[in-house]
Amino acid sequence: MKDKIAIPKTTIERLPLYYRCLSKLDRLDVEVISSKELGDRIGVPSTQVRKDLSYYGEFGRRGVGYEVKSLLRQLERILGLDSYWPIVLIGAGNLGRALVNYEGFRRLGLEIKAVLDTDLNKIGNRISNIEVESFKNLDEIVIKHKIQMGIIAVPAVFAQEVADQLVNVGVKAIWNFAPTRIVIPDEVKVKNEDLSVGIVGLVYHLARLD
Amino acid sequence: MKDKIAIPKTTIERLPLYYRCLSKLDRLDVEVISSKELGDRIGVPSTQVRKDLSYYGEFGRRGVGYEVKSLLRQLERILGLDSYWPIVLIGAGNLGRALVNYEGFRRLGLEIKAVLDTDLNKIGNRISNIEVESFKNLDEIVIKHKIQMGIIAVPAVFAQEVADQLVNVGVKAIWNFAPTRIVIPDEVKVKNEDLSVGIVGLVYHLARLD
DNA sequence: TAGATTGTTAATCGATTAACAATC
DNA sequence: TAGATTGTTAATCGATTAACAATC
Repeated sequence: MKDKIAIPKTTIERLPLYYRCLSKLDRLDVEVISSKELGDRIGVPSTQVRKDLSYYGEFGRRGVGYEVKSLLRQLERILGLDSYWPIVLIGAGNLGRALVNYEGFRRLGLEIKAVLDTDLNKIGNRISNIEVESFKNLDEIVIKHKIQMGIIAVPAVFAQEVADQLVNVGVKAIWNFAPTRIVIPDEVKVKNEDLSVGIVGLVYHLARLD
Repeated sequence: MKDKIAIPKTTIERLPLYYRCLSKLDRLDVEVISSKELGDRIGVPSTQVRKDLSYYGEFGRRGVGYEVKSLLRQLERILGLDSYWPIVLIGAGNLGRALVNYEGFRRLGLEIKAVLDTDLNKIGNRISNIEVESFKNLDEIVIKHKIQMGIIAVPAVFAQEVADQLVNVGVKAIWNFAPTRIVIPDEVKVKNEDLSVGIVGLVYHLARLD
């Protein structure tokens, strides 16, 4: 096991892919898998799989491969999915509703505990089994549920204001879906999930097809 | 202007960020901007801005900077946003509805022309001003609107089947929101927008906070 | 002219991959 | 043992950044 050597960002980004693939293999009762097979399913070479995992320990058996259940547990620990991370979502619009019901989250053991909005027409509505509450109650809700992660799903113009408030009440990680850059202290982690960036990449490709 | 040298993937991913930033500057009537100022707003060094743009031409004036309107037009052309790219969306669930109404698209001049689903309860419903049609009509809809791009917003188990059909009818770019890898011929471009990957990165960070 | 800023080269940095000894 | 596959080193590849001549 290596230590003190910086782990490449790209490695960290691949870990959830390994995790998801192994979950699926486990559900199919596959017991052992080689770095070659695992890599093929994800679209990376076997050396990359081995190198990525080697940053965290030695999880395989030479001449054999990786035991699916055991590697899955290791990745769960590495990714932090063995702990409980309640989430607050700001914005009860279409996107907010979609995220509450997103199948990918439950699979990871992640749960949106509260949905907040400023729109009086939305407060009190139910999304799935969660009642939309007033954004004014952010502080007490974050304390009550011991929340450290917030999702911003509001129009771009409000995103910075919401981000500031989240930081104020002590949230440590923000997932921002508004198509705008938010400015945040360094100690808070932000992931900008900007959907327009993705589609522009596809258009770029289409525009160059012939 | 360079030619024949491969343009880094990372450069292409930054182009939409420049585009968006310049749109905003233009709306604010800013006329000229330096690579330094532009970079600061996006969070990259000025050298990176200049290098990225240099792959496509010489757009600035030494000692002065970049003329916002002119650079914006150049980027529009480079990204292919000066053409018309009608889109078909498969899946009229929460996520599909969110995408139809996503503010980022219209800004880019992109438009979802048709929404399809297999669920009889959803066919005939309206999302914004689009009527949900049967997935069985995919072929004729793609031909009618000359569609080259498809968005998959269905549950993971159906994603591959939908992708196959999209390829069959001649779609050339696919944006996949289902949390699963889809297998597609090389000549069709796929962008996997896997939301679980993003949130796992944040959890990874939270789990290492202290 | 003096100050500012581009476009580009070359150096640096970081990530991927080939190769192979270790070992099941 | 022979065959398979890991974990790791070293080589390669690709992206970022520092430095600076060109020039507005």
